[in-house]
Amino acid sequence: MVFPSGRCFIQEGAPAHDFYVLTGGRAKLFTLMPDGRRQIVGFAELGDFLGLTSSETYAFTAEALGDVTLCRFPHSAIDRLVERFPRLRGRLQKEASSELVKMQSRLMVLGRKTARERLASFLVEQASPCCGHHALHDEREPLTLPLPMSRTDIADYLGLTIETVSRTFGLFRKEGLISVKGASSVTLLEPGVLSDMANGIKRD
Amino acid sequence: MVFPSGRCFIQEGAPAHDFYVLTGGRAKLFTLMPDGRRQIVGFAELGDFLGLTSSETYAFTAEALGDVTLCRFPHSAIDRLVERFPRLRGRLQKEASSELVKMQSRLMVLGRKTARERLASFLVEQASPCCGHHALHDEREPLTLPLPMSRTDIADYLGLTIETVSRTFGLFRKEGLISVKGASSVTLLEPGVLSDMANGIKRD
DNA sequence: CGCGCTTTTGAGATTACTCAAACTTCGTGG
DNA sequence: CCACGAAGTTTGAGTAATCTCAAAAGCGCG
Repeated sequence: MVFPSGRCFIQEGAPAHDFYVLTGGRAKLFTLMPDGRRQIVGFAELGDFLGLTSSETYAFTAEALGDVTLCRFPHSAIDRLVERFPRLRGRLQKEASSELVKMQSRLMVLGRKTARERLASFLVEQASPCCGHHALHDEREPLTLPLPMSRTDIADYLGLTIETVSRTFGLFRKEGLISVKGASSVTLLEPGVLSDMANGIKRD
Repeated sequence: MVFPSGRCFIQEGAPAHDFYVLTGGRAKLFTLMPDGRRQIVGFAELGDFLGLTSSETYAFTAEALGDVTLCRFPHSAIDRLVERFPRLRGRLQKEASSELVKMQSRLMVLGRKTARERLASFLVEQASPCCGHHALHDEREPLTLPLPMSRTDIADYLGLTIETVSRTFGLFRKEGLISVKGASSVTLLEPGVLSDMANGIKRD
């Protein structure tokens, strides 16, 4: 199952009949307020489970960021699947609890961090695609990241405006922390500094 | 197992040997930044599971809000428990996914809502202790809530300062939306209006 | 009744937002 | 291959919401 860039394959509030496993590409997950304010609640990648909810409806909209491939399963098939692949159960539990931990750190980002700290957190998070438990590859090793999402997406993920995101990118650039190529690729020149900034640690 | 008010029974970062079921009272769950900034990631109540994590350490600190009673189980006992009480598995899954949905709405609160909307969200959430899926009891029925947490706790939950929380309470009072008794008890005089405000809906 | 702590209120500072305009980038078509 | 146009991004100037610092008021408790 393939969806083209920009296609919403899960709709917030729609009856939650199916769940999906993302097998290629990335997607953004978001919720909307009636007046259009948007909060991106996460980005999904290879291997992520989407649409598993205990309620009758989906809690967020999922939109393809670039082309995306998915496997769809009806909710009713979960038990059958778990029976056939017993490993799956542990996988689902791990997934859920690690997602919960990520959510808690996102709450800190949105509730208590400054714009600089938020963007640094975002960059560091993007740098460690799976599980962030091992620090950045190397404190001083430049690291180039693709950023498939727009500035607007980053802003809606970090609870900022697009202008603030852009200005903060500009500051980081001037300070020699990053270099930017064409708005969709960043190189972290000082991963260690960014990581400390993300965690609210001041270096003199 | 009983813990007195103010006692931390789970420490962020400590090895996660046990998990808990809260059987009485309430607790606040929070994470800290090195400079002391605090984000309350949730309040736990009767029946909540705490300390279930896929990682080696706890992701948050849990502190008793008033006296709290708990049952403690070593993590290693989960499989045994699930074997003996097969219902528990579904319970754990439901718990996890409903917590995830709550987290998503908290992200919207912290990322995109104004101070007024945040406090309204908080009051409405406190008014529907379990699952918020059925609207407030009655749109126009005043509803009195105990607030066991301090203004500081509310501020750290909503990503605001204590002064902003206090001022916003003051505004709501002046506008006839609530009435306050002794800072630890509120009456929602216009639950419908507050609920709309929480969701960013303007009433003329 | 007085003390300490929490909460409320006030005044000014600051961060991030809003509105507006200029500039890039990238895809399209000549 | 280059010019054009639309969309996305960056930059600028002024504003507004919330924060910070400070002081007064209220509340609970001994």
